[in-house]
Amino acid sequence: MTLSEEDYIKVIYHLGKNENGTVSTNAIADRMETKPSSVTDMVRKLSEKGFVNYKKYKGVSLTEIGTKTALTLVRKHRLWEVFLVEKLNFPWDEVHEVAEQLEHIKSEKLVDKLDKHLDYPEVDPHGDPIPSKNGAFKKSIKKLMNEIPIGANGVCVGVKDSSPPFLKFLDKNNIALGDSILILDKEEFDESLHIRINGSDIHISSQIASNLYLRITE
Amino acid sequence: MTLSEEDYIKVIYHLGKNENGTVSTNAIADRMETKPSSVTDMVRKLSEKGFVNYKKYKGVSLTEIGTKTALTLVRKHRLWEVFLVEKLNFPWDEVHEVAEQLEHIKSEKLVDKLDKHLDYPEVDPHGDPIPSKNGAFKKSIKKLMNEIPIGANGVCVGVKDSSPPFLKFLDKNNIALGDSILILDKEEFDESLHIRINGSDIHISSQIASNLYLRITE
DNA sequence: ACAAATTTTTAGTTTTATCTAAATTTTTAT
DNA sequence: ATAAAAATTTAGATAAAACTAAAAATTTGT
Repeated sequence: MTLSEEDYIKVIYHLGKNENGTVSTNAIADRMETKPSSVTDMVRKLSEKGFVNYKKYKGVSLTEIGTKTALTLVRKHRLWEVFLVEKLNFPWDEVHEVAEQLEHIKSEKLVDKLDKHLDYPEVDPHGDPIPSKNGAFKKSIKKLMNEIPIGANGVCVGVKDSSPPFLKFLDKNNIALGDSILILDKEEFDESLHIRINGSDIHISSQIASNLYLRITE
Repeated sequence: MTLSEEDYIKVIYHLGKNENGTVSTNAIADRMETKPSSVTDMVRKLSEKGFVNYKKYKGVSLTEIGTKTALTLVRKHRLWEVFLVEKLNFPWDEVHEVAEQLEHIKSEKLVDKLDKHLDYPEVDPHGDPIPSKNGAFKKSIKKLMNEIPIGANGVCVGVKDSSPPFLKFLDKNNIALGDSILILDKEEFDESLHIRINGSDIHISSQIASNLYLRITE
């Protein structure tokens, strides 16, 4: 199997965003199911082309242009996922593989028109944010939550990235993101969560609750 | 540039459908902007894999499975072109290059769902027919025209494949395929065509007329 | 701080695609 | 029918990607 520069850039992006942005040769090799020596070769090439910063034995990180390239790929991937689910009625859990191919189609105009066709979505079907054309993400959920004014006993609930089970749960209960959610019984949080959404009470299992961000006034 | 098996199969299909189906090494090389010796190598490979019949010095033709593969590619290409024009509002003359990439996406389910989403179109934006899933074309325009009953002085007009200028002309004059067209002055056919469409008279230049199929009662 | 373990790079090999140039086969023209 | 021209294949060269095994650098544990 022959891996493309874009495949490498994407992996470096995804591995790098957890830490300080520097990724090891072996980590890349493991993720891509290739050999470290092959990674060294490719990383040299990417460095010569200006996509990564590379110092021997010291790992790789994306340059500004490398990051831009990665974000464009993420944007394309997630827009295509929205298309597959919303327009073609694919199930959520089947879109990744196809989007993995579609993201490599080269046409800026196509992406712009797709974005418009989908009415400029901000998240993909898994709840992950879609970077804007210039590579900016919407503020993260955590940041947004911190900006919402909540009262003395207030609670703010957000949904973590990549939580299909919880999104399915919301869907089933006719709850859309942005609805006001009030936690009634904070005490029982370990087992289940008793909350009031849109005026009706619902119990949430702790497993699903683990997919939530909570911000509670001190 | 590294050419794929699919690229070769497509070219053999398109070159072969004019003649008896057998295509020469040089014709392929010319079309693909590669060298005849490279074609020989690839054709051997395709032959081993069962996509083509190949006898040294005697040219290549597609096997049944090769033809099926080619038709699937044509189907995908044309469906994507419909999508680009009808859903994303691309201009007709810009879709080919993008469809050339999209046709290589591998997912049978995607093609089925795209077909449904587009409401099972029978022609692409250039008027070329879209093969069905099992590889069958609708009857050709010529065949259809021969089945239409026309009177003593009747004329039947069809649009040839790949004639964007004429389609643009039709569009501009609010003429849809299937409208009845009556040729008034057959005599002047060499320079321009004087026809009556939907009750109003129109002159067609001979250049545009060259994109028409005509069937005139003897 | 240092030896052992781990990680990463280097050197050289293999595989694959494509090319050039020469050899072979087929076609064309008289 | 045969010589010349054209088309096609073969043989060998080049380039790129990925591998194996050995060498070098870094990190870890005491």
